[in-house]
Amino acid sequence: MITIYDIAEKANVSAMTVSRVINNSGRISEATRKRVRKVMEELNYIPNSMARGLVLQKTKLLSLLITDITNPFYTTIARGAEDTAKRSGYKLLFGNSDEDYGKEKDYVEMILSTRVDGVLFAPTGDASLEQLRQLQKHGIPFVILDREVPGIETDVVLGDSKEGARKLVEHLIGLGHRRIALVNGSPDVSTARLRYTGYREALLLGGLPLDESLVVSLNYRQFQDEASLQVLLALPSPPTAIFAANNLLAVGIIQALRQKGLSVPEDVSVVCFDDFGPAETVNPFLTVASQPAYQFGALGMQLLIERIENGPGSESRKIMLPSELLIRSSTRTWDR
Amino acid sequence: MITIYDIAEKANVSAMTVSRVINNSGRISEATRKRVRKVMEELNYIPNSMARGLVLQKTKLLSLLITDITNPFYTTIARGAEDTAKRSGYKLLFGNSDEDYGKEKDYVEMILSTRVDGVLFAPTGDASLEQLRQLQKHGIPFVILDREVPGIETDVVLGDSKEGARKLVEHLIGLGHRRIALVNGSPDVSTARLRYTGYREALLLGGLPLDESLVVSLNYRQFQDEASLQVLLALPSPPTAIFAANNLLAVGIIQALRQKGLSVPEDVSVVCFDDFGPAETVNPFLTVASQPAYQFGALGMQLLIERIENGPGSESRKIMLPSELLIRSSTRTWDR
DNA sequence: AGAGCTTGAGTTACCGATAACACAAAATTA
DNA sequence: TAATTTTGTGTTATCGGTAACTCAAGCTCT
Repeated sequence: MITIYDIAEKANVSAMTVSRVINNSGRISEATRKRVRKVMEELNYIPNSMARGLVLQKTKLLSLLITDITNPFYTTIARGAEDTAKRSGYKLLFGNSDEDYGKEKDYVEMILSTRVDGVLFAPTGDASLEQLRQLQKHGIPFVILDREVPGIETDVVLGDSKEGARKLVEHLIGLGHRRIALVNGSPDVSTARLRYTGYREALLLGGLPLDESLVVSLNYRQFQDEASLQVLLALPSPPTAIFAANNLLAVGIIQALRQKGLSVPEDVSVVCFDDFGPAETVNPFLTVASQPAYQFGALGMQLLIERIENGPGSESRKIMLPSELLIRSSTRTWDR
Repeated sequence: MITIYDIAEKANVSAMTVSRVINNSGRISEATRKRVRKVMEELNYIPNSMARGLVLQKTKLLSLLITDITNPFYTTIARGAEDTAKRSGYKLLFGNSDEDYGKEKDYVEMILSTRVDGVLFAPTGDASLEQLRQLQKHGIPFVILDREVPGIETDVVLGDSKEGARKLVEHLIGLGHRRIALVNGSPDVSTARLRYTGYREALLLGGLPLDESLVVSLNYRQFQDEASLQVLLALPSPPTAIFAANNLLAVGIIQALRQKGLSVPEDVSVVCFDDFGPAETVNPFLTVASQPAYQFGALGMQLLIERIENGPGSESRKIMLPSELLIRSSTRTWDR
């Protein structure tokens, strides 16, 4: 591996002079600067960021941790975060926790040992508190994305889950549905709690009773639990509409419904949070509350960079972004 | 920041002893081991991977570079690669080149300066050769994914583009289409060339003439260039079917067609390479040649790890995975 | 012309970890 | 019991960079 010492020797200067050329620091005569530059090119020199990070105690590396890399919502966040980081001269490491607390923990350990300058963190749930405390203990700035974690003070970028949920459920009520089920994420996740609240409020406003037997809590990551759907459908008076707390749950639900010979929206209407990627624009089907994912990433990253560059002690900001109701064809009127 | 020296002092041993405890190397009495462990816990110690990497000259870090993080094909690859890396005790850094040669170059520079142990590389095109040479020059093992790069000897995991293209076009011919357009990626990309070859072969086998005015070359990343579609549609005898070389191109094409008041598949049939994510399973629409993306990632990662651990000098392997024709509703018979 | 300042370098120490070597004390062997 | 081996631990040098200090030579100024 080529080091500054190799360059130094070949250019007949000291290592320090090479370092100065690399960093444009100190005073160097134009002649030596040129000479050193030429040798660097010739030898194809690339600085060792470990050595540099070790002495400088910073890396110009940021980390983005998302909970599901196959979910378009999060990949769009990634795009926003990356564009913004790049603009400020930071490189970005992506991490994927797969909604798995264990993987999240592993990833945080890697972050810590890599000594990144900051983390944009989409938590798996309230239990992520421990990870965030860990970051705090080690003095690494972070900004939280998408889900609030009680007990932590820092910048947060959130969607308005309650409002979005209310819009979705009101839409269903407006179509004449009276039995609306909620297939929710885990109550350990703030968005799931708020979506439940929004659901309840909408029912209340619509003069409908809250029937807890219509509410199921699963995991955002995937809908593996067909049994829970079975429970809903086996009810004496089964739901005519289902509000899925996120896009992947909706996918699972629709597939399970079809396996049971029910079709959407003829037999059951389905709505959910978060849009799909390009696929959905081609053949729009699901009625969703779409959140501005790119903005999540871009704003979050901006807050993070400010937080890093202004040093500690800045007060916490909380940004809440609205979601947009996109009515498509997975919902229809119910008048039976 | 807590270092082994802090631990050493508090545990009344030398730094070296702490290092031995961390790495389970050398001989340590059970008593000191326990004492050191306890202090490490108390002080919440996390090893500094930069310092360690500097002396060990390896990082247990691998890098995955994909060309589009919002394309489900690549995120599924990421999932496969990550699962496999994890199983061998490697951490994975994701990078996203956005089909942009400049970003790819930046990313390779970061990789080089981070001194990762290996790279799983989905090239943007033939020009990536320079990047790969760079990796080679610095002795970093890599495996190429999805697209061949002429001039480089290493392991490659590819889809069978020619065969897939032929299946898609044969399907269209079978439906009665005679004027089939190809909206391709850049000829700088191996898959685009092979898909063109497959297209040509299918036409030949089907007894249809090859009309170069029906072939357009764009960029895989996105379909911004509506003018090219305009050219196709303005032909004296416009195409009745379009073969898009990848999923994102297909999305753009369909949107553009609709804006012109044409519907799919009534007026034009559309097929493409690569499936969409979960969204497509809910409301299947596009007829595609689906590639086993998870396998791409998993196999590629496996080859990479073998390559790293067996040292240099192993001969190059080339794995070609078949694609599967999924006939859905974006295609229909043509008998006018 | 001598004092003081600039300029363009070089020296040394250190960041946090580990390899290689060294060595006293304890255990084993002859 | 003396010689040898094993065990447990410490010392020193090093990885590739950079900060802080040093210093000779050339300039500027009175």
